Amino acid sequence: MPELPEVETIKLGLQKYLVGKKIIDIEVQDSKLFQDQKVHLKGANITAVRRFGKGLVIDLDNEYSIAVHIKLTGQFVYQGNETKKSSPSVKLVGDLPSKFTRLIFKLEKNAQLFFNDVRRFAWVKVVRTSDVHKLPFFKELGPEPFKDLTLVYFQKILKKTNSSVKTVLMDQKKIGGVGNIYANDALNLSKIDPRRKASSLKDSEVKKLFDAIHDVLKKGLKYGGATEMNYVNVEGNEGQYQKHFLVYGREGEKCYNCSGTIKKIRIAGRGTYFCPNCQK
DNA sequence: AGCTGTACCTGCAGGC
DNA sequence: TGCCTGCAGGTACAGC
Repeated sequence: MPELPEVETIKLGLQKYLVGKKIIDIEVQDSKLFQDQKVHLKGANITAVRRFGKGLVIDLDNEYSIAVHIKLTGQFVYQGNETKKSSPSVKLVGDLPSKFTRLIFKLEKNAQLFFNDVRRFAWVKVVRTSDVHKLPFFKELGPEPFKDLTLVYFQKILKKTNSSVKTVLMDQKKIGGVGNIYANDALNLSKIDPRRKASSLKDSEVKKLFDAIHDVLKKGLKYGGATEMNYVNVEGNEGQYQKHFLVYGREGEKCYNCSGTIKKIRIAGRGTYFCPNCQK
């Protein structure tokens, strides 16, 4: 769902439309999500948008930042003069604000940024920019692919972990940014059984998996993320990686690698798709 | 400390 | 038709 490629796609969209704009006001539709932190936002200019793992940070010019985790169903949708009138995905977004709109950022030049979240798992926190990395989620976030995740470190954490290899991939404290979809696909691409104990992987398998993680994330980025549930980009449009899933959501279908039949099981309470024929 | 299971929410698909 | 149940998966946290 929203994993590194999806959140990165959102980040790029927010950078494109928000940086340099002033926040005029915030309309709060859901006080559970956002209460009294408006005071630091009104009149502030947006200077940067950053991503750490699956978390987003919108920096302001007053030493404050807005930290956001969209969890499963959060959406940022921008509407302004630059965006075409066109059709944001009607099914997933609809007319805005919708009953799922939790916050509306009123920006200069009549632009608006809607934050929608069907399931209300997301969080939005206003903190001093210098304190962003004191928030537990960011503080404990492990190294992420394409940044500081090295093969040596990857090998080290796999070796010392007792749980399954898939669980390690999805543990944000160990590796930042990988979730269920890309974990499933990376394991298929590297032909490793997701149930394997992490510490049982041979060096050659660790290397294959390391490369596979980068390959599937890169592909996810290329297609603008995967729209499985509610994910849309800042223009309100769907990603396309769901059309290229290797195993995720493909129970009963053929493995592209060996033509075996993809099976679905549960690991640590999560849907897990793999090919028992070639993933050993 | 590290791991597992469950809660948090809500819409939706499937069964009857 | 419509109710009921289970499922979707990213944290956060309780408990072992």
